[in-house]
Amino acid sequence: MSASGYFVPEHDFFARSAVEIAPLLLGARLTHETDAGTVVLRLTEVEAYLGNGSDPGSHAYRGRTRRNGVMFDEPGHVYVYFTYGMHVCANLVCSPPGTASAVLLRAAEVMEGLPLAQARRGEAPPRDLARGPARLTVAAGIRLDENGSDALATPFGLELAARPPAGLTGPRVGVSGAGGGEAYPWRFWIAGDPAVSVYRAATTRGARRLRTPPPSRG
DNA sequence: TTCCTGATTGACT
DNA sequence: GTCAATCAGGAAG
Repeated sequence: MSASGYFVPEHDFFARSAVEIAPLLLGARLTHETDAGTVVLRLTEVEAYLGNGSDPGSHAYRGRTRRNGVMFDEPGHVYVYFTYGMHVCANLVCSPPGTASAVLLRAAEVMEGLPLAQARRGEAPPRDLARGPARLTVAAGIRLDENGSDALATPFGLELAARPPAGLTGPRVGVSGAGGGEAYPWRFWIAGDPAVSVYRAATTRGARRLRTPPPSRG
């Protein structure tokens, strides 16, 4: 442990439940390096997703696919996925190989590399640049083709807070169906931190579609 | 093969 | 508050 109050974990650190690890990631420093420069984020909000078919909200619930394969591999690696046709989100893989649990990085504050993050995301205060899982990957410059990378090796880097800040828990954001709601209170965020995303309940396209009635012939 | 949904965001009313 | 954008995965036929 360094005098700065941060320490670099071993891969073994991640070989346990995502629910156990998620709160320990609050306040951690995540580094990502590209040709354009380096951005350092301070994690303010995460969500845990479990494997072994125990979590209906998890991508791994129905077993291994081409997309979620990294979740089933080595803990301490990065699972990056593409969603909604345009967004990229990043997770840290947890638990022993074959378990497929992970922690979604939902929000962070930009600590270093502010000009670079602003070049990617537009002018905004550091607290807003990475507030949201897809915003976070854009601000840090994390790309889909980095899926499966080691979170503890270049171009990534991770330093955990020796004393993680006080966190709160609640239902996961945007998770519909059985995996959502109070039954799975696996969202963790830093109490009172402005760089935490806004809670939105899950929405379904079907509900929207019903709002557009077919043309009447009356 | 077709159709629907989704661990989201930003623009618009 | 409401809704479109846009594509991969998964269920159903």
